[in-house]
Amino acid sequence: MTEACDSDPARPPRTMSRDVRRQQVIEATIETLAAHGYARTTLTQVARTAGISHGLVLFHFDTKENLLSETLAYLAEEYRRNWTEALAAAGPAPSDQLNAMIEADFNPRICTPARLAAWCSFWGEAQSRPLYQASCGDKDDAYTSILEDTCARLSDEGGYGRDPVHTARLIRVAIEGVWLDLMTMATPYAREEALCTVQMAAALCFPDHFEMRKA
Amino acid sequence: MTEACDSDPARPPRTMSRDVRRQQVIEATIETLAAHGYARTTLTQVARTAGISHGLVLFHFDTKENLLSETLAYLAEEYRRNWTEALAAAGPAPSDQLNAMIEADFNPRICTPARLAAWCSFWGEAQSRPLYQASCGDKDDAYTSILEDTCARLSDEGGYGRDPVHTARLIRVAIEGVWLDLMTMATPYAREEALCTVQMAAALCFPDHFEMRKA
DNA sequence: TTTCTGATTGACAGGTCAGTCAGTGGACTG
DNA sequence: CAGTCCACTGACTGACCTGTCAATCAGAAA
Repeated sequence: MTEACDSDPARPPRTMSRDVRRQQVIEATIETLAAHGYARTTLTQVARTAGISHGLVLFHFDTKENLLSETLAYLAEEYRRNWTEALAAAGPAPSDQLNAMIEADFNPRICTPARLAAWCSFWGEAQSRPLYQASCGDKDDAYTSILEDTCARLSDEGGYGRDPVHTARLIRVAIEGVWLDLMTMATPYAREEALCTVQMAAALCFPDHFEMRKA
Repeated sequence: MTEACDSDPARPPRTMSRDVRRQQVIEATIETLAAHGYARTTLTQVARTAGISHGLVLFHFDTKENLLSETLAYLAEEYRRNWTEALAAAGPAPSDQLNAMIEADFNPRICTPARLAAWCSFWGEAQSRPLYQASCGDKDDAYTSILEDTCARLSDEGGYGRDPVHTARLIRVAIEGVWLDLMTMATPYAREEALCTVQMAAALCFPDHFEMRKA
C-alpha cells in the first residue's frame, strides 16, 4: 500500500475545481480511446486512467454519451484553434498561409499518436451517429473554406490557373490520408516524412512557391 | 469420419450450403457495422439482419471476435482481388496500369457506402488490435509495392524523374483521403468526383500521361 | 469552531450481451 | 421405416457496464 505520500505538498488536492477536473477526465478519455478503442472504452477504464471513481466521471458529464461528444468537441476546438493561430502567425502571402495551414496539421502538440487514434475512433462511429458527424463535419467545413480561399489567391497570384476547390481538396485529402497512415500502419513513417508528402502535393500544384523536399 | 468431399462436384452441396451461410452472415455483419457502428454491432443485430438466430452465428463463427476478424479478412481479400483483376485486364503500359489501379478503388462494386463504413469501423478499432492492424496492413503492403513499381516504370518511361516511393504514397493517401471524405461527410460528393480528385494527383505527377479532368 | 456547499466515493440496481446447451426438425442412408 | 447427422433454435447464464444514490469528506464561509 504505497499510497502517494500524504506529506507531499505537491500532491494534487483531493477535490479539484470543476473545469480542471473536467479537462483531466477528457484527457483520460482520449488516452483510453487510443489504448482500447471506442468499443472497449468504459467509464470504469476512463476513471481508472484519471485516477478517480467512475461515479465522479458521471457526476461531471451526466452520461457516457455526453462525455464522448464533449471529448470530440474538445478535440475539434483544439484542432480549430491550432490552425487558426498558425494562420495568424504566418505572413500575409498566400503561399505562407497555405504552408502554415499544412504545417499546423503536423504540430507535435496535436499530431500525437493518442490524439490521432482518438480521432480515428470517432470517425469509425461517426457514420452511424449524426451528432459526431456534425462535429467532424464542422471542423472540416471551416478548414476547407479557408483552404480553398488561400488556394484561389495563390493560384491568381502565381498565374497557375488552378481550380481552387479541387486543389484544396487534394491537399486536404492528402493530409487526412497520411494521418490515416500514421494511425493504422504497424510501423508508420515519421511525422516529418508525412509533412513532406503533403508539401510535395503543394509543390506539384504550385511549383514556384513550394519546393519538393525529400524527407 | 471422412470430411465432406468439398472437391467432389457431384456430392450434394452440404459444405457449400455451409459456405453460403457463412458468406451471408459476413454480408450481414458488414451491413450492421455500417448501420450501427462497431461499438453497437451485436450478434443479435447481425443475426436479425441475416434472418437467423444469434446462436447460429456462433455456431458458424465460434466467437464474435472471430466473426469480425473473418469479416475484415473477407473485405481485404475482396479488395485485393478487385485491383489485381483490374491490373490484369489493363494494358501493359505503366500509365494504363496506374490508371487501372486508381479506377479499381472506385469500382461501384466495392466502393459502396456500406463497405466504406465497415472499413472505417475497422480502422477505428485497428489501433488497439494487432489482429486487425495486420489485415489492414497486409492489404496496403501489397498494393503499395505494386503501386511504387508502377510509378517507377512510368517515371522512367516518361523521363519524369519522380521518386517512386513518395509519388506512390501521395496517390495512395489521396485515395484514402477521399474515401474518408465519402464516409464522414454528411453530404459527400459523388464517387466520380472522388475519382477525378485522385486522377488530378496523377496528372500533376505525370502530366504527359494523365489529363486534368473536371469532374 | 461550526456550518454550509459541493466534490467524491462505492455499493447497488437494472439492463445488455456473448457464449452455452439441450432439444428440434429436416435430409439423407441403410 | 428407423437411424444418423447436423444445421438450427431459443431459453438461460454469468459477466460486465451504465447510471443512481446515500453517505462521506474537504475546504470555504460565517
